[in-house]
Amino acid sequence: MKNKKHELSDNEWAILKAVWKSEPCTAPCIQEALEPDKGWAYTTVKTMMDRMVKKDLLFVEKIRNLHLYKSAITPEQAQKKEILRTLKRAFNGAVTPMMQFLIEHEEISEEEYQHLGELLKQRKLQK
Amino acid sequence: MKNKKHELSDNEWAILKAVWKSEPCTAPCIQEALEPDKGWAYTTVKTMMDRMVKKDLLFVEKIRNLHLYKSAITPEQAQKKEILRTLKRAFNGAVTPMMQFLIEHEEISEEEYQHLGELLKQRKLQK
DNA sequence: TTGCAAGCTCTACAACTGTAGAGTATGTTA
DNA sequence: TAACATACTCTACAGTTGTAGAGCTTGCAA
Repeated sequence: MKNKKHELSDNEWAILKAVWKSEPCTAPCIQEALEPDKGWAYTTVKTMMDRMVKKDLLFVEKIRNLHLYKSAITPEQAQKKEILRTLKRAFNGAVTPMMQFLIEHEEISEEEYQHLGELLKQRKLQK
Repeated sequence: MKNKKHELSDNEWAILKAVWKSEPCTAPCIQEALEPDKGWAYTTVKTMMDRMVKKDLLFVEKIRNLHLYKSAITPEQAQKKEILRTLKRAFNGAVTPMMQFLIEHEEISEEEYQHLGELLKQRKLQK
């Protein structure tokens, strides 16, 4: 099962976030970290993590009788994946309309506008 | 089954897009419209559309022996939903980092930068 | 009135996802 | 060495999604 088009589910995001925070890590450790938020049983977490290994979202390495997990994608890659999906699905792949939607529909503070304006300017200069 | 947290799948997006284009419409009409792109059998489309009715994504109205479908959400609502999901999952709900990611990672032409700059300026003035 | 086309209903099945119990292996400690 | 804690494996089951066949209904044309 290749990394390809598998989209991350909410739960997979949750697990990846926890893994990024403390990799390399074990399933019990992730279970513990997510316990307050999710209340998942150990086997639930383990099952999901093993499935994520099959999907090339995590790596495992067996050390003695321990399974050590690491992420197989970076937060940036995951973010990119997520953004591309939204871009493609909801905006037919067009960046500007998506940005426009964000600008028009989301709450953005004055300083943030400032900041974004700066960013745009910088990028324009780099061209 | 309430409209609530059901996330739209790729196929649901495809159907919604087709419905928006020609609503009110019948299942055969949607099937035909998507045929070149998807190649789905009539029953496939019908099944999906009926499931979407259950999820409050579409409405049906029976006229004689015809089922007329209409969308139950607007493109804007669907876009918003999709954006919020990405925002929440991948950026912990923070708009600016998401915008920043878009600015930094996606190809944006000079004119588009110009346009976005204008938009930001306008919004700032409205504050 | 008979048969066809168009549209609908029912049913099914496999893959994936969420969730986890029961049981097994192993390293540690009394 | 017996008991215990820790971590792992196997199995399962229900719900959702993707996909569609087989067969039924009905209006219309011959």
